[in-house]
Amino acid sequence: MSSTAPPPSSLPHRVPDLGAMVLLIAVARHGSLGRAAREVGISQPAASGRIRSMERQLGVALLDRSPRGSRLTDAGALVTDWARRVVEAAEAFDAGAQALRDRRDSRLRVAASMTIAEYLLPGWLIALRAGRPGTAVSLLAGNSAAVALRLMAGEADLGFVEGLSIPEGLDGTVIAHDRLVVVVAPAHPWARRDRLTPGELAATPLILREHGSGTRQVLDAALAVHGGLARPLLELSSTTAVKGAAESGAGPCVLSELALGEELSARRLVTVPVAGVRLRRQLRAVWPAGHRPTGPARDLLSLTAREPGES
Amino acid sequence: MSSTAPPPSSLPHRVPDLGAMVLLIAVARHGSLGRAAREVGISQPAASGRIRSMERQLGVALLDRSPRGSRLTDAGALVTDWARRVVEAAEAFDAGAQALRDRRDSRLRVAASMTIAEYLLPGWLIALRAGRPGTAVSLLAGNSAAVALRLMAGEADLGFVEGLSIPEGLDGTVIAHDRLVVVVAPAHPWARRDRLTPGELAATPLILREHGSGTRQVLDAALAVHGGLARPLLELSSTTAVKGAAESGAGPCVLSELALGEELSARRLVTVPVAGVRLRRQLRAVWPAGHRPTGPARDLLSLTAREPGES
DNA sequence: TGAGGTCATAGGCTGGGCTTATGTCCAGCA
DNA sequence: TGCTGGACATAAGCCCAGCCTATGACCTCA
Repeated sequence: MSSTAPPPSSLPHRVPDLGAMVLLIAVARHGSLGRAAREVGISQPAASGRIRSMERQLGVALLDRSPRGSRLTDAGALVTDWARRVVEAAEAFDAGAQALRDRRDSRLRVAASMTIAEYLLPGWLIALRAGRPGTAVSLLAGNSAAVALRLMAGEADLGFVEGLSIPEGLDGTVIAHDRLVVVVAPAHPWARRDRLTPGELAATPLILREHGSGTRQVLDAALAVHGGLARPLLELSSTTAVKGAAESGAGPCVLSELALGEELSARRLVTVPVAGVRLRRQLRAVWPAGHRPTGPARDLLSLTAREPGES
Repeated sequence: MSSTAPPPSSLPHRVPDLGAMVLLIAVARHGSLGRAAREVGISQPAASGRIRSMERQLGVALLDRSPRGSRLTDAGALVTDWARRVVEAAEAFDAGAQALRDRRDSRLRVAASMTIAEYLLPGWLIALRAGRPGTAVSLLAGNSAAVALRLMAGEADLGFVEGLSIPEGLDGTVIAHDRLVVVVAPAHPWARRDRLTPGELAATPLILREHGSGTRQVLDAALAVHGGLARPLLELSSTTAVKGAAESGAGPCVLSELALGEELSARRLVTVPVAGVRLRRQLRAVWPAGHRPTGPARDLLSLTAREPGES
């Protein structure tokens, strides 16, 4: 989604579907088309054909077939690993969607801020599912006030918020930190800067999320000390839109570190350090004061709890 | 792929296909089903039906339809962002696969080590495509020696290797560092350790990639000073298999930081610092001595080149 | 040489997803 | 008030991708 290009031969036509990727991964694991077919619940000829058509589509041989089984070619190994990344993203999607579906009456009802629901929660749910398979989780996403409300009303068992303080009436614990970072396209002059002064940041129009987002609040608070609020160059409604605008060189933007994995390692965006501004915010698990989480809520909490040796 | 579970109702059945995700993202961008349909090249009723069936599948309303257009619901916004992650992974897949396909005769022929080809290159190619749309890239993955060979033989224009030194006959520049980290499942005793001594690491059987992998070499070299080579508990052939084994509690493993994004933030795995061991390795771009890259090779190189303000 | 594993090929069926044509609703404008 | 245009929904029909079963070819090992 880095461009608004009208896709002549669009992505889905150039990429095998999820089923094919899952199948390929299964073949890699089992070393056999037939066994992989059984695992994913299709017949051996179907698997054979499916892999074959994937090879045609990609123009690369993926498997060395032999009468004793099938092994990945070098290219196949690479493709399989890329496929795994796609499948992992799909699993996160599934975990999140599943939590979203079970609107009420689930055993564990979680209320979380947007950023946490978006970036962290699906991973936690996958982990939770691995450890406690049966647990049904429902998810409600909203801002800190909404999360607090749900908890106080007994409509959620565990909450996650980002921000500077714990909402009234709740107890909580810090589970992680999130850093806001200033990023620009590699071609932007700031990409060469050793560091920025807070004054410069406050004086420069930035690409931002719309007013009211958590990111925006933290940024405003941090800059208040140094010459006023952040000045918007563009106000966009989704994180991805912000990234896209920054990538295409529209200007600098400020985003949560959590949102920037791929873009940074591909150097589609680069970070610009800012001297002496506190752009860290705490991510907290919260619950009604006095009611320490128990049962599945405790399980989830312990999954997320920060421990000494941190990355 | 974190488990070997036999999928009763498998992932692809629970997750919409790529086309649907792309469509949803387009709807989010345009605020209109019809316009989104046009963008992805299908008819308006097809788009309508497709989104509807996605809502049925997920059990969540994604769109607020009105006679003046469609806006995402809150749940829809979340789902769209998760979908974007899947689509981004698919784009990386596509970029990699495309490079793999154009075996010979491409304008820019890249030879890269496995780790770089797997984790970094697709992102670079997406960025390159954004900046220099027409560039056809071909990719050849292999170990350092193979990369050197290709470059010397004139069969590749630019190479990427990981390791301690530049192969004979090549010039190069460091473009990034890769840290190897020791990770364990959160339940593992080491997860509580403040830090490990190198001796402990050398004395403990680890889950490792098979002999000959770059990761393995660096680890062996680092541990050689402290009581010998790494001792394998399991030797597995893919990074993901190693992660899976570690997650399920089989033991500690050592992996490149690049391979561990999701697992760490979800705390499915946690890192264990090791005192006084040099587990950094350099990632380098290389080319035949004296032949500085030009043209598209230079473009790609400048995309990857490290600059002062690093994250 | 036969048994048991592998993968490939062939033929026939089914259904999901597409298109076109049409209906309904709403807003804005005369 | 009634017309127009844009939005989405519904209906009917078509088509092809992908599946299954059945079978064949090949290799290995006893």
